[in-house]
Amino acid sequence: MPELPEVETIRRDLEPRLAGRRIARVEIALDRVPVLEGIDEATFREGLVGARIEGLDRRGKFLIFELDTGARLIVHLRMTGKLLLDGAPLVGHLRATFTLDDGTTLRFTDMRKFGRLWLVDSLTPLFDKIGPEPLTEGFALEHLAAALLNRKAPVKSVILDQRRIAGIGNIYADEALHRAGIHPSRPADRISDDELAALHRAIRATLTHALQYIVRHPDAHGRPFIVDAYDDRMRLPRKKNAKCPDCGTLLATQKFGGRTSYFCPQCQK
DNA sequence: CATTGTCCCTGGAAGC
DNA sequence: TGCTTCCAGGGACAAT
Repeated sequence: MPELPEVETIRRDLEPRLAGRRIARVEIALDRVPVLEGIDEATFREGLVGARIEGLDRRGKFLIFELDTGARLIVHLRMTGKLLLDGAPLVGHLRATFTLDDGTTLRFTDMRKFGRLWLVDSLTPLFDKIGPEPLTEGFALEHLAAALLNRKAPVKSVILDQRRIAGIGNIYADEALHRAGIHPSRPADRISDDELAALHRAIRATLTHALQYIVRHPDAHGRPFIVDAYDDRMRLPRKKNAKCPDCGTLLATQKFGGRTSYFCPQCQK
């Protein structure tokens, strides 16, 4: 579920609650499906207990906990993973619980169990193949051009590819292509200079707009604990008989690599 | 290397 | 109503 804007929102919400705290206790729920990637439970726990969280970062859809030991706890929520603070209602299957030195609990839950946790000394193996961050100042038109260069695949598939651009998922890919007026099936190497500029603007505008309108559900203390997409602010309602907000044409759907695209056959060429 | 298909999981919605 | 099938906002991996 979560794409760049959701993960970034979670990062911003959690950082002030977690930074400066030490990890006192780590529990991994017993389950047939492993939640830890590339590390056994004992080593994971030993590496975390006693470590102080210095801050939270994000790379693409990965959330990064910076620790004073130099190691980093990495979280990927994949489709249904959630990070719940304290008394937030438990949603989905409990996968891991982190207790901090001030009593704060952070629970990682995940209905579909696709989400994973890492504890790493180096970010390189996880991140060296991930493309540029589309919301940084440095993400210029030329970076998008390079990502699309010589690619015959549908532009939708290319902007979803984390090795080309970081953080864009199925929803925001559709939203950005609609905003840019580009059909998702268009081969990436057949996009004009003007369209390229429009897509560059559209990607940044889409993600920025999402950051502004993401829904936070308050917990019992009025603090945010869950982040959802901003359904009512979407350009493309992802349901049957939905219409284009610009021209009223019935939206069309098409699958790319097993993922459904919604688009306007009138506005997107 | 680029591209496409399959699979991992679960539960809610839609179809019959 | 009850049972079945489909589908979901991610990504690793295998096959071509």
